[in-house]
Amino acid sequence: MQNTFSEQNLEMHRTISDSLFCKLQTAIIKGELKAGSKISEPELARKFGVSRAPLREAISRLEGQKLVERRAHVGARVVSLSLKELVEISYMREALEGMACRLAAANMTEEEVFKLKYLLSVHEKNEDLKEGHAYYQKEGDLDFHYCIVQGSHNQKLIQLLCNELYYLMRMYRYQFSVDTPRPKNAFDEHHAIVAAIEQRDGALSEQLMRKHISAARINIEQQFNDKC
Amino acid sequence: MQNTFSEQNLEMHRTISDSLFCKLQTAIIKGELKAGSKISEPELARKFGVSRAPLREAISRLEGQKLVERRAHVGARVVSLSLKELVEISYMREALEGMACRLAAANMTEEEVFKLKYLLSVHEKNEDLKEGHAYYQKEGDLDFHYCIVQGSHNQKLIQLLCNELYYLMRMYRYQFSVDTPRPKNAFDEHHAIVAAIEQRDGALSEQLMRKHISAARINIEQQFNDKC
DNA sequence: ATTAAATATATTGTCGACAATATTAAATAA
DNA sequence: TTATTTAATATTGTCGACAATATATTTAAT
Repeated sequence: MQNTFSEQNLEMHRTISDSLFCKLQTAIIKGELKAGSKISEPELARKFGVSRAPLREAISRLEGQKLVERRAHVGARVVSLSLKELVEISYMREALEGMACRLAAANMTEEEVFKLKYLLSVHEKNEDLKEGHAYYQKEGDLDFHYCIVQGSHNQKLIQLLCNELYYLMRMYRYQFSVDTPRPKNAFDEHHAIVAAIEQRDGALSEQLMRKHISAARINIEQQFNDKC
Repeated sequence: MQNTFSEQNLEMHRTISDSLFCKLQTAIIKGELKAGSKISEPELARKFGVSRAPLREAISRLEGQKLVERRAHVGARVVSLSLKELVEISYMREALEGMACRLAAANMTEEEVFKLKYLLSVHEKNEDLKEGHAYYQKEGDLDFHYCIVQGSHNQKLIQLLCNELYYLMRMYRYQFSVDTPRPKNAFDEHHAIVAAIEQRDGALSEQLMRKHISAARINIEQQFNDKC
């Protein structure tokens, strides 16, 4: 156990370049490095007390992940999502998470289904107690979706949804300080989805999940129309 | 026109790091750098006549794109897909390309639909002439799918499908020298899909595309079962 | 002769310095 | 004063050298 822990820690931040990559990625996702802001190499190198070589490698890696954009001889900037791009991503998410839900209905273990139901009940209690506390709602919603995606047992799907798309949507929310208005009947929808998974009805669970996500997108698109 | 061309060229290969990134990416996708093979920094630096700094940045960028894997103090290797991963990606593709097809039915211009139909007819002629010429078939199939994905007008979807998933599947085919056996009635399926798009029936076109792709996956999964 | 330890070699990771380019500030002209 | 050109400054891109780590080879021990 100890061994595993220390190994993980070592493998997590072995080289300076690796460590910088993790720190910068987290900073971007959390919004500490704001969308569209310049990434100054001398400044960051000084701040972290390292030379520019590993820093530039970390930035290159972020560039490969499309979290930063670089212009030759000008510098790197944190990516900045437009509303249009958020809508585009939402379509991708609808397709992918619908599929994840279908696979979850087929592949989730009984324990995983149980855990999902438990999660839902906890969130419902929180809802009763702290009504209107948007933070818990949002986190709860995220937990729910995470749990289902994990249940697909499809590593590639999990990777893309949980480590790329969710990050991007989170960045966007921070960028525009817009908390997505949650559909009032989100809990009902969640219950219906879980019921379909429990019955191992893949087609239905996919359909319900897609409707759930496209409903959220329609909210976004309305904002889009309002602002343009 | 000339201006656009030169600008593109300049922006395409401005810095050494950028140029190396493009060259290595192409080499990996084409299989010139074989899946799983080691990427030796001294060797490549000598081969391209550059220092290791920009080379390492290019490799870091490829790492961010998940085309190479790095182990600290050991080195970088070209990723190597397992059959299982190929199947996982196929599920993603089914979901994404199904969605792309639905969007294409909604968003394709008349010209784009015309072009798609033309493409199909050309491929049919080639089929008649050069029967059994697997290369043309495969390329033709790819053209068809590209064309529809483009028709979705969803840039994020286009990026992911055309610049990431297709590359991975191509790498896999090369890695195992397996040309995916094409379903005999692929042309019929293609025709049905185009017909649905032409009638702007998004739901049907999505359904047909998904069936088309899942049929291919079943072939793969059979190979998987045979080999294990 | 085979395994283990110690050494030697090669590769990776990081640094500081310099060259090339872009940005900013100053100087000149209108 | 404003616009344009020129000089100064700062940032990015690349290099060669060195330190840290891993791999290969040799030596020693059983």
